[in-house]
Amino acid sequence: MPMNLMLQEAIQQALKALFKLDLSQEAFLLQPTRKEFEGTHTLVTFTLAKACQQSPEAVATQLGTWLQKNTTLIESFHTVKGFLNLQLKDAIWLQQFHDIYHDPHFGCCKPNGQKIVVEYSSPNTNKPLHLGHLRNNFLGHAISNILQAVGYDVYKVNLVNDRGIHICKSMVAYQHWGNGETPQSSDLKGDHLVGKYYVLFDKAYKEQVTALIAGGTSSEEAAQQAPLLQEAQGLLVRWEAGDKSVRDLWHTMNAWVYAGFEVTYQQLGITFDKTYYESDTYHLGKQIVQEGLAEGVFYAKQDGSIWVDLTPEGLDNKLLLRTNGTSVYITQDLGTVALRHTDFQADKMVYVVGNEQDYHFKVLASIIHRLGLPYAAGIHHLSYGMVDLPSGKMKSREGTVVDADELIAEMIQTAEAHTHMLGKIEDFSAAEAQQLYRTLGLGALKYFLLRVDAQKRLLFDPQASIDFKGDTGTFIQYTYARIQSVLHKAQAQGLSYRDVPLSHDIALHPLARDLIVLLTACPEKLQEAANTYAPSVIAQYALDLAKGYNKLYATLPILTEANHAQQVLRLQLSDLLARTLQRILHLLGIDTPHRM
RNA sequence: GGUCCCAUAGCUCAGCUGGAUAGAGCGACUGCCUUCUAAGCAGUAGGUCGGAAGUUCGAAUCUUCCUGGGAUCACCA
Repeated sequence: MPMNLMLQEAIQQALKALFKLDLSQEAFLLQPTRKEFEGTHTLVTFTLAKACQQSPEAVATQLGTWLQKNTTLIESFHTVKGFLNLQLKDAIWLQQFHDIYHDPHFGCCKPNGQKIVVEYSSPNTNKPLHLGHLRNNFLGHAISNILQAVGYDVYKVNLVNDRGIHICKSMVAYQHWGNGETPQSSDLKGDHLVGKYYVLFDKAYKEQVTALIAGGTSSEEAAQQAPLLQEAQGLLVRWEAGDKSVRDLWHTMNAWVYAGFEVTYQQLGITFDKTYYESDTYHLGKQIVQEGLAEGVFYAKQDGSIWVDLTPEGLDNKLLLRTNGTSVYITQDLGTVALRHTDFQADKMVYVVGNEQDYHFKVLASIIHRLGLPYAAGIHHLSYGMVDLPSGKMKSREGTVVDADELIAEMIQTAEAHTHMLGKIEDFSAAEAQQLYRTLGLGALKYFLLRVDAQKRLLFDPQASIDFKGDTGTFIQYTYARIQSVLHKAQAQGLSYRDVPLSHDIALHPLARDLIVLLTACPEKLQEAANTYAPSVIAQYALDLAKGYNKLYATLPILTEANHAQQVLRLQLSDLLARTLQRILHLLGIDTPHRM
């Protein structure tokens, strides 16, 4: 049984025995003891003082005395004002450790029978992935793994935005200046090639607008009348009409982009169970809108457009169907959510989408709720903040975006340079070394983007992200590699520890106890991360584990420890810590190197 | 203008449903490799938790107002 639960039950009994109070476990607060005080658990008795009709100190002292006398848990206790600091018996902690050490499923929950669909990535097909997409992909991948770890049946889906005016712009530019260029002929990744034409379009378009304005046209009119934009719009109309030549070019260019994306996804270790294409789903949702109209949930204006009035929810009136009967963004989302529900019969649907769409998802949730659809309660928007650069916001038009492929390559190169400098892996084969650089470079990048609370904006400092010391993924990986080294040497020396029974009457060093306390928190951390959709909780936890271990490692001998029981304990601690680190880093999509 | 999000050390971030003297990392300074990987450990310096009220025995945390930053309110997606 987890320690917290054991203590809570004991405290409940104590309260009943001493004060005839029958309190639920939520009624009192059990928190970790601050470092400067002795003990691991602290009961805050201010809240109990009134009900017990005694001072907080008196309550604490009496509870402490009772617990020590009537349970086998307590070694000693200290009362400081309204805080009861409990020092538990080492034997109890050793028993706890023994239990989790031998539990192969520690921290993993049994399947809870619930299905959950996580949508993430969702790129446009007119340009390559950038830093912002990386945050999205890492978050989506990590939260999927975390949800799976706590028992959900998780399906990862991608919704590719493969149609619309943006891809038409790249197509127009390609028609004008492409000269039959292909990814092969130019030796350019497909997504970058298409992105190149998008940039070309934008540049030429701006020139046209400027020229029009110089000729006396107003800036709004110029923006609309520029021939290139007219062309792109014309292409969109022909695309929607199914014009063969337009569709062919569209297919060709999108295929280039997908091949490019695939390379990047593979680099990142990102996968999906299903990919949706907006060209297949953009017309969906109309029927739902019509049904809502028939039911009187929505209303039609004179011009034939259909709206919903969300002012009672504190939102605005929202257009659902254009005058010409075509879908808007929200119509499509109403359709795709319904499609997903029939595809997966999921209990929950999570959308990993930037916080610039907070309003959109509020509207979507409200509408689904109004319609009384069965999946109304299960929708969650995992909203995340923009990624800023030291120079400010990323702007694709100003060329200040950080390209994902370039960044990945840079991280790997830096890892390589740093590894060479340290010279610890001279005996590695070229392939092994290359693998290590990838593990380190990507680990640093993923950790850097995942450690921050998703909701907050994130400042991406290229220098800091490439740094390999301190609060970094590398630090955690290093801890793992260190442990592997210790365990290998133990094995080489013929030290067995895995199945050696742990003596329960050895004195526990505070650093070892701290580690055990940390390790036992693993299930709660996973649960918290899942409940709050927060991979950062896991990132933070991994860091705490690594720090705790490094302290112990620097202070206590392991392989040269004379006391056999202590040595076995430290080896087992090292072993479980490495396994736990590996497992939770894996949830974040971060690999663990055996050596570095 | 309405709505939503954010504000903690010079910088980047933790701080759980209110609890003890607000914590890490980077940067700065000082120690520690003849013993398990120094990508490490230990220590010093650095704070009016944006501001003001309120609730409370107790507020970085909850409420209100204000300031600053960001997003959004398209017959764009």
